[in-house]
Amino acid sequence: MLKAKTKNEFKDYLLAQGLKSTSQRELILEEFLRAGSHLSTEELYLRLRKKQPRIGYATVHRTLKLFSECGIAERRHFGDGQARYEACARDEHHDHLICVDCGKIVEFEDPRIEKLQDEVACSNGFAIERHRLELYGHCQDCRSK
Amino acid sequence: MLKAKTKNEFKDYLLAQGLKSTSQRELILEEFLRAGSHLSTEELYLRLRKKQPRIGYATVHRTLKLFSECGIAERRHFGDGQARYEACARDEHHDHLICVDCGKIVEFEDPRIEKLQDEVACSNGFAIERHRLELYGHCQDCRSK
DNA sequence: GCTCCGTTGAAAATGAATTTCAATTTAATC
DNA sequence: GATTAAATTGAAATTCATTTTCAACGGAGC
Ligand SMILES: [Mn+2]
Ligand SMILES: [Mn+2]
Ligand SMILES: [Zn+2]
Ligand SMILES: [Zn+2]
Repeated sequence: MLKAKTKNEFKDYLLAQGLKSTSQRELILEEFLRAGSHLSTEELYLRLRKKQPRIGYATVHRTLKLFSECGIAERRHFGDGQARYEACARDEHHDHLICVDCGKIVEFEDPRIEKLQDEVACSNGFAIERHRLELYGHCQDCRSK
Repeated sequence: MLKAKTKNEFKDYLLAQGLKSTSQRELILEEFLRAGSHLSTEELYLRLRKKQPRIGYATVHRTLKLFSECGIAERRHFGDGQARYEACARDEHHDHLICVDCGKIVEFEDPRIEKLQDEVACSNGFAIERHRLELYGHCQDCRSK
């Protein structure tokens, strides 16, 4: 099971860093994996409070940061002023289509675009480390309304 | 002259909106056009203070917002936590290469990438309104150091 | 000059992200 | 199981860019 694997990954990371496994961290990872992707800290925090009203925002924030550091999550910004986190399958990459009406986020991957990006970077003397491609527009549903 | 044209454009916009032409607004536009692109509010503000120490940060901020509204400037975010503005030639578009070492920003345009973006969006039922493509890496200069 | 109303700049407010710190919990050691 | 050192927690404070407030000011038409 994928969740179990990720949970072990996290525990291993904590151990390796001399950090501790806590009930909060377990709970946050559990809920992070259960919830859909692209959640903000606030959104995850609110979901968690329903299960554990005493959880602190700072703890959620710090734990998401831990997830990023150990490769479980990736931090994104889609221009609405707050960071969003998504679970990331290792060694995979995708870009995003974002509906400016309803906020829907669709993921895509296009090797042709990636290749052209490398080409452009190369011809400008750059060695690419990462990139960011976001397409903003109106989704099918919103257009047919 | 391009600057003169932009200045007139701005005056026309102000007039059309029932806004006023002021010495501050003229000064800010002058300096914005003189300075290189991709400046943050803070950077422009500091430059302006050397010429007019009484200028207010809020005025610079509001005026940059006006520039955006009337199509003279475009607001960008390159992930360093502050917005940057660049003068935009009307109906032109470009994307960015950003050096993560020295902060250098190189502009590029690739119709092939743009075309593929449309294709991807289309096949996902999206009508694209705008997009954002940023390539982060190490520039030639920084690599040879 | 007079008046209306938009503008200005200092200061305050906002909001997401991050840090502080005393109390608490974990996990290693006895 | 008790002891202890060190990490963690959560509330509150802080940070930092951005945005707003508001009283004084200034531009434009009369
Ligand atoms: Mn995604
Ligand atoms: Mn540019
Ligand atoms: Zn939609
Ligand atoms: Zn460089």
